[in-house]
Amino acid sequence: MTTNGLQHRQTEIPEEINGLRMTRQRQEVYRFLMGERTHPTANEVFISIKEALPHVSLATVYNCLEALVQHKIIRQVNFDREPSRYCPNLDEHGHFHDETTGTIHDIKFKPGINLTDILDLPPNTVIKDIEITLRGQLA
Amino acid sequence: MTTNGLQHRQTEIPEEINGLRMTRQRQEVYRFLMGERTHPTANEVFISIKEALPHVSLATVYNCLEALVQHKIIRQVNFDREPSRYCPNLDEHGHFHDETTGTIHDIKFKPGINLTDILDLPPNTVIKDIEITLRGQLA
DNA sequence: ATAGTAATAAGAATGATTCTAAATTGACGT
DNA sequence: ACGTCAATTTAGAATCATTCTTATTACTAT
Repeated sequence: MTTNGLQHRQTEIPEEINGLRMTRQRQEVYRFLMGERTHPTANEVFISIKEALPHVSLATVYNCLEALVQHKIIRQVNFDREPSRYCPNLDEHGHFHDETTGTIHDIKFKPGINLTDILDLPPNTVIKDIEITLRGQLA
Repeated sequence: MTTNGLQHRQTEIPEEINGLRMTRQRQEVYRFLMGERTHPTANEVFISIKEALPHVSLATVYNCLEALVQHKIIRQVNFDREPSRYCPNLDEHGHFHDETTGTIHDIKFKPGINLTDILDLPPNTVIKDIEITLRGQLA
């Protein structure tokens, strides 16, 4: 007895975000990332959304993640050359990689801090993206 | 007419740095990085030192780079998931990746700035390493 | 010199990601 | 509803930086 053609699941996701059409696959990828704050890898996303979409392929997960990143709906986070991780937090922030547990924590900047203020940039530099990653341990 | 068993080339490199025995291969890798400020990849190092060591293998270049990084003689720099690059500048600094030319510039911090001062870190955090990477264009 | 350890070489293996080609889906005008 | 065209998805192959394996070579200390 659905009242419309859309199946309504846990979270409603609009048909379009930032100009990107939210297909069923993109919705599942995005929904999972919104609920998971652990910065999952593409493979972890894949395994998880297979519950809802048993026929989804890993290539599609990569496609979806790339589309979501390109449209600034999520962020891609890289630690050294480990598999990329994905993050739905769009606020400007860094990432702390706790070596003992392997967990990743979002790191906010203290209020009033502007990253470009403290960097000695060459003149006429247009910054498109900043990434700050920290590695260490939570003693 | 060598006065000792060591061949003396362009730059003298000590037999040991930070507890790492500087083999011929490690010397060549290190010497090249010291002269090149372009943040070369392992493959670029490989191609270049082949002039001095025609029989060197790529695996050895990787081994040398890893040893040098581990002993804090050079730094490894990663941009997204591109091939790792290597940097002999040990001062705390970030990297700016100019998208138009593909070049990488070291970015110093303005004097008196302490990175951990501006980050809202969880209590009892021991930071082992910080990496700051910027992407954009030199207009 | 000899033994033991570390480093190197060559090539195979790994693994995250991207590519390719075919099939499916969706949007839109009729 | 129907057809058309573009976008998306799928499955599997391909890519490519890096790591691993094994044999050989080079050092170090006895």
